[in-house]
Amino acid sequence: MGTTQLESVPEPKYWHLRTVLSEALDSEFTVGEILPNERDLAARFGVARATLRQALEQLELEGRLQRRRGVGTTVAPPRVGVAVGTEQHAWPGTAGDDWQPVDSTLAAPPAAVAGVLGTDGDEPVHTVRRSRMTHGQPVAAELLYIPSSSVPDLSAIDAPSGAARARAVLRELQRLELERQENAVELGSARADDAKELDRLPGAPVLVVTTRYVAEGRVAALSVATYRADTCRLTFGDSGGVEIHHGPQSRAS
Amino acid sequence: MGTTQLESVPEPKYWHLRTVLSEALDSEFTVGEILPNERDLAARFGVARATLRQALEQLELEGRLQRRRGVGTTVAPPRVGVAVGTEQHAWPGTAGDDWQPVDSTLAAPPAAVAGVLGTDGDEPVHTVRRSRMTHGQPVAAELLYIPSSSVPDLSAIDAPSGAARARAVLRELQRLELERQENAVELGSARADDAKELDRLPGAPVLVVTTRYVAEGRVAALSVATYRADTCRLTFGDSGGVEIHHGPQSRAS
DNA sequence: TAGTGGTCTAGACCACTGA
DNA sequence: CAGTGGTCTAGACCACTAG
Repeated sequence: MGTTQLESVPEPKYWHLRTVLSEALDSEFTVGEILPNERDLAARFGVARATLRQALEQLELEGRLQRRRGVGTTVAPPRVGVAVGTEQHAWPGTAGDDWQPVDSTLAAPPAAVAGVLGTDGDEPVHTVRRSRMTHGQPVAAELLYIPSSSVPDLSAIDAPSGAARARAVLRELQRLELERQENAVELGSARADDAKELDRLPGAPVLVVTTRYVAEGRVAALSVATYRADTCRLTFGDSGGVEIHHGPQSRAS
Repeated sequence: MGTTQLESVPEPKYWHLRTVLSEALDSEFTVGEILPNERDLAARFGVARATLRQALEQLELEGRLQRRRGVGTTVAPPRVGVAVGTEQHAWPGTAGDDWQPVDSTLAAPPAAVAGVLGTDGDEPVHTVRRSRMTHGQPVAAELLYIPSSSVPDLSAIDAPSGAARARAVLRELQRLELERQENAVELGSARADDAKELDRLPGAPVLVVTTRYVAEGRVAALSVATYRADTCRLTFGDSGGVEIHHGPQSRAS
């Protein structure tokens, strides 16, 4: 990466910088390589550190870079494809999924959740926390809301809380016959608890996947899963393919 | 919104500010209402404008605020749900979709696209530009790549380019029998051309939906659609529901 | 303890909008 | 034109990591 000068164009400096760095990443860096620190980079490009950081933030948002406080900035590997909404007619907790139950409680849900579930706002529902791992890295944190009416025979559980209780709730859920599931994806920022579980700072960009599990004509469970937006590509439907990765821009032509 | 003091907590100021503003939005503002300008807000909370802006950026990312240069900051309406990957076995351009053909050319695609299509990097493919409108607002910009082999009878077209040509390409595509489509969603930032079409600044966060259309055992078309992440909630599968909107936090309990 | 990225400040000027 | 958000600077200090 040379000490290229920034021309005076009507384009913002940070945006031009992003492009220059992006091309440098394609041609002169390999995955996992450590970039020079922000102060050096800023000096090399003749901009303030804040401006340089704006460019790095863009590239991090695009999944090209990974930054860790106290460590440095490294070139990120291509995003990992994670299947969402496959296993079309299977409940969460089905054998073979890569979700891991963490905890479970019985408490009144947020008002918005109660609205979707069609329960009274004060009525407690089972809340199961799960986390999803891929290649040893945490990629998603989930909150599953299950009204008591969906798991009527749960009264005789032995575990009062914790992962064991979570597994018990999921096991009970399987007894219902799932009709269909409805998914929605939107951009969000990680709340403190999710951020901790995803090994990110609060406010990190996440893809929020909301899933309504419908059984017996009503919403039997509601899942709100937050995926790390920097490292994940969510795949829907059939196979898990569609590998559009960055690379030298249109070498063709 | 009072002139609440920020306590000295180990929490970043901008994050705390985000929370305070978020709650104020829930309780004291209505959709479309204009917030005080950034300099006033910063003064009111006793922080630098840059810090206040960090908080506003978070809220904009979450779809709570809308900011326009020269105008001001307004309270954003709830995100609009847009169906993606429905019409399970239908080609793009099917009657009734809300996509609008803009242009079409025949040119060599980016290397990554050629890789997915399985064409030679130098082989030109049909590139159709479309834009999607909802409620009079642009929500997505799309580039559709269609190898000539998918539309073999297109030689005798009358329109050399433009929307008419785009429609002709899409019409020809319908003759193939679609087997399935594969979708992937990831976070990206709008390139200059997409940003213009989406009425946003370059670098704005977008949800990139990549769709592989499979027919006759091979990829017959590839779509790369960028949706405005601030205003859109993408829905997959069956109905277009799942309305989890913000609101006064857990009034329940 | 030295070095990293993360936060924060107090300015300045620019680009755009609408009256 | 005045007022808005967008960009940029040159500093400072903090939180975290690793040797």
